[in-house]
Amino acid sequence: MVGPTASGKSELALEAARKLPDIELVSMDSMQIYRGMDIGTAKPTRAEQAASHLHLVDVVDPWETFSVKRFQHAARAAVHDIEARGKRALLVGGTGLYVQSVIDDLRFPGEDLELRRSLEAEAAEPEGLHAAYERLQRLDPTAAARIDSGNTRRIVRALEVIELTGKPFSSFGPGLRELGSATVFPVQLIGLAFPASVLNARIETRVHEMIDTGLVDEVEGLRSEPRGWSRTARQAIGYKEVDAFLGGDEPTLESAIDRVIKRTRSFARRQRAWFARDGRIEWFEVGKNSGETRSRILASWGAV
RNA sequence: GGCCGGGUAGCUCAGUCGGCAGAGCACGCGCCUGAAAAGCGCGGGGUCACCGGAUCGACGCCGGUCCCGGCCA
Repeated sequence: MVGPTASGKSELALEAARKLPDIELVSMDSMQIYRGMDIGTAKPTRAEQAASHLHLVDVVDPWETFSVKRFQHAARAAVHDIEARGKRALLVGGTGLYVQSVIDDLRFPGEDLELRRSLEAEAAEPEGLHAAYERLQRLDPTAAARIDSGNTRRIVRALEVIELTGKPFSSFGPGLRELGSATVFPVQLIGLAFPASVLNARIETRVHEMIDTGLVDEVEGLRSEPRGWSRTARQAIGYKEVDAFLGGDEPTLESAIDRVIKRTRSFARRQRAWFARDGRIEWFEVGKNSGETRSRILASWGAV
C-alpha cells in the first residue's frame, strides 16, 4: 500500500492488522527506520507497533547511515519470514525507491566511499562537474543520457560504479522505468490518493501537531547525542529545519515550521509523481467517502 | 512640514551607459538503481506604484502625485 505522506496509509494498515490477525505490517519508510525519530516521522506508537507486528521500524540508530541495499535485504527477509509462518505481509509506506527495491528485481552494484569522496571533491566545482559528466558520456553514453548534466549526486554514483566494477553503470539495470511489470514475488499494489488541496491541508495540520507534541525536544535530543546524527538520518523533513532553527541558521521557529510544511508538500508531490508512473498500482480516492473506500479495501483483504 | 532612502513576479530582492524584464524561494509538470523525506530538469506567472513630459526608443532621464521606512523639526 503506497501513497503520499499524510494520506492515511499507516492508519489503514494498522486497522487491517487489527481486524485481520494473519496480516503483519512491513514499513516501506526510509525515516521510520531510525530509533528515536518518532514524532517527525509520524511513527505508530509502541502499542500500535506491537499489536500490528510492525517490521522495519526502529532498526538502526540515528548516528548510523542506512541505504536502499540494506533495506532491500531486511525487507525481503521480513516478508519471507512472515510468509514462512503462513501469514500475509502488508507492505506499507511512501518511499518509492524502497518499495521497488523490495518487489522489483533491482540489483545494486557495490559502493566505494573513498572513491565516492574523491569524485565528489572533483564535482564540487562547476568545471569539475562538467568534466565528470563528459567522462560519463564517454564511458557510458546510455547512463549519461538518463542523467541530467547538473545532477552531481547521480553522476558521481554512476562514475563510482564504473570505476569500481569496470562495467558500465547502465549494465546493472534497465532503469526504473523500463523494469518489467513482473515483481519478484506475488504482490497486489494499491495506492491511496487525495486531492492535492485536501492533502495539503492535512499536511499543515499534521506538522503543527508534530510541533505541539514535542518535535523540537526530540530534535534537541538528537543534536546533543555524542555519537552524532548520520548524514542519512538528519535529512528527514521536519528534523533538518528544526535543527537549523536550533543551530541559529533559521531565524524563528515559525519560519522553520513554514519550511517544514512547504518541504512536506513538495515531497508529497514527488511521491505522487513517482507512484503515478507505476501502472501496476490500483488507486483509491480517499478524499470523499473515505470510510466506504477504506472498508472496501479492508473487505477485499477478508475483513468483515 | 523638511531632508534622505525605497515601491520591479505570490514573497525577498537584482537590474551596468536609455536598446526584447532577471534570480532565489513559492507554485505547476516531469525525471530517478547503494544519501531517495535525497538529488535533478522543464514551465507558467509582470500595467517595473500612478499621471504627464523630453527621446527613434524609458524600469532607468525630467516634472508632479500617492504609499512605505528612517532622520530632522
